Formats: sequence, structure tokens, C-alpha cells
Amino acid sequence: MSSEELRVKSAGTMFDVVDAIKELDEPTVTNIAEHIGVPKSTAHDHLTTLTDLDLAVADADGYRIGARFLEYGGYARENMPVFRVARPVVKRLATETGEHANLGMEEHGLAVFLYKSKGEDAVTIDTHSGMRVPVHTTAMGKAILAHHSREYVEAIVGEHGLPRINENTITDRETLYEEFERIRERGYATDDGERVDGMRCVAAPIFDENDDVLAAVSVSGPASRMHDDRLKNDLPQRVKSAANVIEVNLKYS
Amino acid sequence: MSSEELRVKSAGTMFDVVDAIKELDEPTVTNIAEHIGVPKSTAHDHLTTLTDLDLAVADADGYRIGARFLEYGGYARENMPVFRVARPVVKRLATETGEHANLGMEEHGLAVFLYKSKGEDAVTIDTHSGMRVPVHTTAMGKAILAHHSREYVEAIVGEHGLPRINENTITDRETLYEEFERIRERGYATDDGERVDGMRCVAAPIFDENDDVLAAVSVSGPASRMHDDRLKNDLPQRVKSAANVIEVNLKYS
DNA sequence: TCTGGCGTTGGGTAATACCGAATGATTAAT
DNA sequence: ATTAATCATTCGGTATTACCCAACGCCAGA
Repeated sequence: MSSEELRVKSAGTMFDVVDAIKELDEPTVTNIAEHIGVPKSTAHDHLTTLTDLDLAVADADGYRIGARFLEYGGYARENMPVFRVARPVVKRLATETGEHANLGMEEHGLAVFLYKSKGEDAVTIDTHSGMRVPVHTTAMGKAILAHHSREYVEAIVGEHGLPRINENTITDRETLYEEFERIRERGYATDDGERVDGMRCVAAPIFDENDDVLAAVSVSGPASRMHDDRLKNDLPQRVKSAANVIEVNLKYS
Repeated sequence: MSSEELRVKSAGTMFDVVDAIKELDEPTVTNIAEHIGVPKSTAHDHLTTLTDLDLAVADADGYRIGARFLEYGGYARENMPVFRVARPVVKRLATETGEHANLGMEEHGLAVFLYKSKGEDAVTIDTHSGMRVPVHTTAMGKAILAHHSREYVEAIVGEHGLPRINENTITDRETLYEEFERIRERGYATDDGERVDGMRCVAAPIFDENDDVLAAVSVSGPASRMHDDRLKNDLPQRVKSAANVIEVNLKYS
């Protein structure tokens, strides 16, 4: 997990513990110790430390992640200019389309959901704000990567690869680069069930004043409602327009 | 800052660094080192580690908190049963009142905003989800504390005190306990500009099946609109009803 | 070219993260 | 009531490392 050589090594095990809490769902000390392969006492050391720092909480059934992470997360988000500006626009996009509208960015080679707004008809969906997914499996991620240099993309692919999530995932480098070209031509990206079966998304990139891509907005919904015409005409127009509004507002903020 | 004796001491300095990033707004290595009183090299060690772990990002102007915190925060929130159930109810409360509606809980002696929904007329407000504030300065915090044992409250006050935020803050133990009694009688708590001048809030506690208090819902708005009648009749009723709906839904989930 | 401020690197050492083993605490089973 | 089993917790030794100092390299601006 934390195989890389970290300068402060204990931080690696500490976040192995945090990840274990996340993955195991209300685990006990012993559970965690076994999961990450350390003695109980070590896990205990880290868990008490995390608890003292308000980063974990010992509940009746086991440990859970502390609300202090919410504070840091909220702060991280609130301090991104693009988030402040984009939030109302994304919200409106959700209202207008009735589907889920999202704001996302790329960080450390992963696509991060910064904000999600739920439209009237939106189906339940597995994403939540803060969630991180492989870039190549989302319309947002592809919209962003398409506007980065080839070296930039290669570095990410080199580190994370192109893992297959389901049968529609693009796992071939060349196919991906061809898709990027189409995305640049059309000005928007799509995801046709490439991460979640039956879900289709449309995304448009957001640029800063130097034409560097900052983030992306997207709309996602079930294939039953996201028929071809809507996916290729109405929604791209709306999503691109939303991205444009965000860009303009960014310039004057 | 991290004066307590931690089992994993380096975690203390690590989160001193994280807090420094938060407080200083895009600081450099040197800024951070000075702020927390360690050599540059130490700050650098922690910052590179944080960056390797995706917990911090080196931007053009300096460091900022990484989006991985968003992931943990989102996860912490999504895994609280009360949050899932309460979200739609709080959203509706915001729509109906036109003001800000909030969901909050107490953790480690601080009030945590879990969710905030913005009504039509809502003014800009300094809170954001994940934010933590002294319990005694919010209606939500008081609604929760009023239904805890005296020892529980004493422990919190002993650790955090009753810091004065503005001229309306309750800083006297006895005054606070008297207010708690009133809160228990009426079934709701108020905040009359005790944290932010000119802001008034109404909050109601949410109980679990054992009548232990879990969280609280609140509505907050500018004093100009939150006149006495609304503050003491209409809103308490709405907030209490919302809390009740959440309680019922919690039982069957 | 020089100077000042920055981030970065490397290595020594005092401090500690990690571990094994023993001890409590709790619950279930006999 | 007694035992057994499983959990969290405590404690102290030691190999490891977090921390620091000092030196270096880099870039602007003078």
C-alpha cells in the first residue's frame, strides 16, 4: 500500500490505519491490525493517536473516521476558487436537466468529485463528494486529460495504468488518445457506461485565463433517459454553456 | 498546539503542518516552518510526505490541502446513518423557510456542521460543511449539550472552556445550565447572535431509539428576518417537526 | 557578478515507532 | 460459579527514524 519511500515513515502506517477504517466499516483494533499486517499494539498506538487528534472516533461497534477530516476536506474545497464559482452553476445545471450534475478535477492522477448536485429525477448513484476514481473511467476525467500534454497523461498512465472497471472501460492507450482527439474537436467528453453499467455522462472542461484546464462539469444519468439525441445535442450544449459561465465568472472574482 | 502526549509523536507535528497550511493560506515551506517553530528541513520532510500521500498539493503560490481529505471527509459523513436520513429533510427545511438549514453533531467537544442547505433567500454565511465551532456558541451545540449529562458537559467545558467569540457569547457556566433547562422544557434551542452578530438560529435535537441525543437540525438567518414571532413560533415548530421526521426515518433504516 | 531568499539534500544522533509478551476487561460457554 | 476465549490495553527494550544542522543549488533582482 504505502510502498513508496516516505520521509516520515510513520505517516505511512498511520494512513494505512485510516484506510483500513475506511475499507473495513467499523472495525476493531484487532481487525485493523490483521488487515494491514502489524501487531495489535502498533495498531493500537496509531488508533489512540488518531483519536487524540480527533481524526478517528471509537464507536460502540468499532472505529470510524472522525469528523475532523470533514473540516479539512471542507476547507480544501472552499479554498479552490473554481469551487466557489462553479457551485451555483452546477446546482442550476442539475435543476434544469433533472439529473445529477457534478464538478470534478484531477489531482495526483485521479479524478476527484468536488461537488455533486442532485436534480429532481436523479437516480441513486455511487458517487459522493470527495470520491476519487480512475481518470479514464469518467467523462470529467477524460475531458480534463484531453486538454493536458501527452507527457502529462503518460505520467499518470505510467503510475496508475488503465485498470478495467467493467466491460466498457477503455484500457488501451491508443483508443484513449483517439478519444481525446474527438473530445478536443467537439468540446465535450462522454462516458457510456465505462465505470458504472447503464450510466451515461457528458462533461465539458473548464479553463483558466491561460487556457490551462482546471476542472470539468458533467451531467450523468441512466441510459434509459440519456438517449443518443439528448447525449449528443441537448446535454453537450448545456454542459458547455455551464463551463463557459464558470470560466467567465472566474475571470472576475 | 499538540501539547498532549501522543503515542505517535510525529503525527502531532504532521498535523501541525496541515493546520498551518489551513491557517496561512497557500504558504511556502519557510512560512510553515516559522509558523509552527521547526527547522525548514523538518517542515520539508513532512510536506513531501504529505504530498506523496496526496494529502497536500504544491501549487504555484504555495501549498494547499489535498483533495484526499475530501475523500476521507465525504466518507466519514456518508457513513453516519443520521446524515443519510437527515439530508433530504434538511434540504426541504431550507426550501420551506428560504433560509439556511443545517445538520450538526458534537464530536470531541466541538460542534461539527455535517450538512448545510441554502434556501432561496439565504444570506452568505461563514459556515461550511465540516466546519467546527465551540459548542456553546451555536443553537445546534446547545440543543445537543442540553440533553447530555452534567458530567458530560463538565468534561467538555473543562477541556475547552467557554471562550468568548463576541459580546453576546454565553461565558458563564450557570447561565448556560439555566439555558439548558429552558431548552429541555421548550424542546428547542436558539442562538441570538452569540457567534455571529446579527445572525439568529433555532435548533432542535435529534434522538436515537434510546433517547440519546445524536445530532441537531437548525435554521439560521439574519436578525432582520428572524423577528421574535418567527423565532419563537413558526421556526421552532418547523425545526422540531424536521427533527421528528428524521428520528422516525432513522428507526426504519 | 553579487546578494538574499527560497527549496532541497545528506548525515549524525537523540528520540521514538514498533514490537513481543504480559495484563486486564468482557463476554460466552460449561 | 468457573472456565475459556477474545478483545483491548499496558509496558519496556531496541532497532529504527524523526528531527535538526549545515551546506548546497537555484532563481530574481540589484
